[in-house]
Amino acid sequence: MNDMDKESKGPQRSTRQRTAIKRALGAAGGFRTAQELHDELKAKGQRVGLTTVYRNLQALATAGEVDVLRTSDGEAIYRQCGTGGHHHHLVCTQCGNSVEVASEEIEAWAARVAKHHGFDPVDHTAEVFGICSVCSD
Amino acid sequence: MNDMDKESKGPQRSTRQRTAIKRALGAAGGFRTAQELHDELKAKGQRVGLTTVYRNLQALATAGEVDVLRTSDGEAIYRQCGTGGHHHHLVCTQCGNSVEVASEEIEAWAARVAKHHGFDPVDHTAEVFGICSVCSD
DNA sequence: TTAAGTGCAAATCGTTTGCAGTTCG
DNA sequence: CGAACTGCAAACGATTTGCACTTAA
Repeated sequence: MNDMDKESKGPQRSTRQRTAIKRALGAAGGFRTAQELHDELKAKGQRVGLTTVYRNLQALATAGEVDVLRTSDGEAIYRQCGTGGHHHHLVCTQCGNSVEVASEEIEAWAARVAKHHGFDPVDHTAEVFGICSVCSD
Repeated sequence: MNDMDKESKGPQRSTRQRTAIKRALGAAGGFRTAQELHDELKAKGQRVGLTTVYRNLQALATAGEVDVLRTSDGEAIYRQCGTGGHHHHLVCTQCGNSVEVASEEIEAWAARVAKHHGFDPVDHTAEVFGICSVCSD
């Protein structure tokens, strides 16, 4: 098995469904579950199978075009991100809206903590959850 | 700090099963899924239903006696933690072993980021994954 | 005694897969 | 045409729940 490729597994064809999914996720501007996205597409009159939504989201994530997070109850949530590089998020737990946050601070902290305990750092997570100003009104 | 409100939902009786689960998780010294714990108990000759493992792990988590994280594929992993307060983790992705890490730095960062974007901070995650010295040899 | 706790089997629920039909290039 | 892609239905795997039975206090 050779799945070491990170950014080289993107989709290869352009289809109506994939376009719709990417557009919908982009328009969302925040994190969405596959099912939410599927519902939003349906509401817009776009006919896309739930399976296809899952498959494309996965493919896009593998290709590095979208970010994937896990809610506290294990559901996968996806977001189309602007910056290709590594970053973290500030997510509204109410509406899913989010802000990308870059932080040297966190990277340094992760590296330092790992090194200090003799770990070979591989990865780290750091997300902030809260209620955005729109939702708290 | 007042985390007494969160620790008030603990179990009320002492049972053979609960004791076994707590002991096994304590002996593990790192993160374990409910199923792994169930297997380890079985291997030790302890008779505990998988359902019971799930229920107790959940109860202990609610009571604040164990920490819960999610693996990248959505599985819940549990760990018995020494410090009752809030903290983060450095986890070996190979053996599940982990170190508790307290960090004012992260708390401050989370609060600052949230405030800066007009969010009412609710929670945050920050875990570092890597390979521990034992596993990297 | 009696409510909390347990365990099995069945039910959920998000997600994945088999497979036949469709479509991009 | 042929490999990708799609979608439905069935399969999956982790977790939860209904319910009758145990057991701690």
